[in-house]
Amino acid sequence: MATTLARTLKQTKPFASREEEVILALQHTAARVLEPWARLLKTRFQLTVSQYNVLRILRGARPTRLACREISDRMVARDPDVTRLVDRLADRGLVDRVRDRGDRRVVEVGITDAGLAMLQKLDADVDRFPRAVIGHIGPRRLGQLATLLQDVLSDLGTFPPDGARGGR
Amino acid sequence: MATTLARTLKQTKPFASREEEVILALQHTAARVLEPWARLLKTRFQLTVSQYNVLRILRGARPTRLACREISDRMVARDPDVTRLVDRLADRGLVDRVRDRGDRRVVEVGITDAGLAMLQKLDADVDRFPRAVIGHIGPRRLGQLATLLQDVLSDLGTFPPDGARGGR
DNA sequence: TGACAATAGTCGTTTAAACGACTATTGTTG
DNA sequence: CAACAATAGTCGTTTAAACGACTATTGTCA
Repeated sequence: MATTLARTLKQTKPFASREEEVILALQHTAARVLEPWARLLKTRFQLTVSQYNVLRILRGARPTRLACREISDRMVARDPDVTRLVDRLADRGLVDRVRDRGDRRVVEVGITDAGLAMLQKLDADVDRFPRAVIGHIGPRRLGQLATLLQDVLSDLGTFPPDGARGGR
Repeated sequence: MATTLARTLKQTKPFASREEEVILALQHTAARVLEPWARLLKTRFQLTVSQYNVLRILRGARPTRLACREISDRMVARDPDVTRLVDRLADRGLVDRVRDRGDRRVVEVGITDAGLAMLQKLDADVDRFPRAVIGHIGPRRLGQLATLLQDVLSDLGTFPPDGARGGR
């Protein structure tokens, strides 16, 4: 029944709806899972999760450079100010920027060798971390979870509802 | 299949492991789901999600007051500085604080009538929001998701693995 | 009892996130 | 081509989060 998480949170009342319970659980789980990962990135390389994700995105796009807008589109948590985020990475020499010749409005961002080297040092952890944290539940439920999350993500509703439906 | 989210993220390479895929999906889904909710809280009441959650916690505990530490324990995302968080709520008259007589170290925090009134104005949205955003997937998968998230949460691994306990 | 450790919370300071106004460049159209 | 809209990114400013050192109180035990 719905009371399991409720008890974890020491709430007296159960949830108003199953949907609310799931959203709470989603927040809770994501936060708890991300916590040790954020700590690792911070202690080892003074990186925030967003900064790390941007580096991953840029490595994944190589050798193509990406415009700030393109980076923003691929981020997990949209950042309204990619400029500053990239600024900090550029100050540390992890990425570099070049004005596009064709369209001089856009700035193409690419990961540097220093950035690649830093990511490489993290790759071993990136490999071990997920298994250590959520490996317990086993491959079967892992697969189910992947599918379900995908379902939710691909058909997110809007709020407040504006008549339009489905993912964009 | 593992490539679906990969395509969403426009990554060229698939994930190193199923676990990594799930963690990414978890982040992604939680962020996307929380986005509109955070916006609503901000625009309507200048509240952050953490602040709202604390108010919910305090309402749920009524008529018992909670120590800062107890609040921290029940929060979804642990905040290392509950004092400041409560400060801002107290400045706006949404909560109040009282030194415990028995143990004069602790400060008991309670929600005020103004805080309750604000929560009440949000209750209708709290009720509609979850359904609007993730209602599409239907009760069956909703139940599965609740169970799976609960499983993950109740058996989270540690990272880096701490040789002191359990594993080694 | 007195020294010391543990606990609860506060506060100064650094850092990053959020919001909006702003510049520069390109696209569109009468 | 001039005027205007749309797009890409930058930057100033407000706000909150993160980290650590610090005070005050209570618990422990030789």
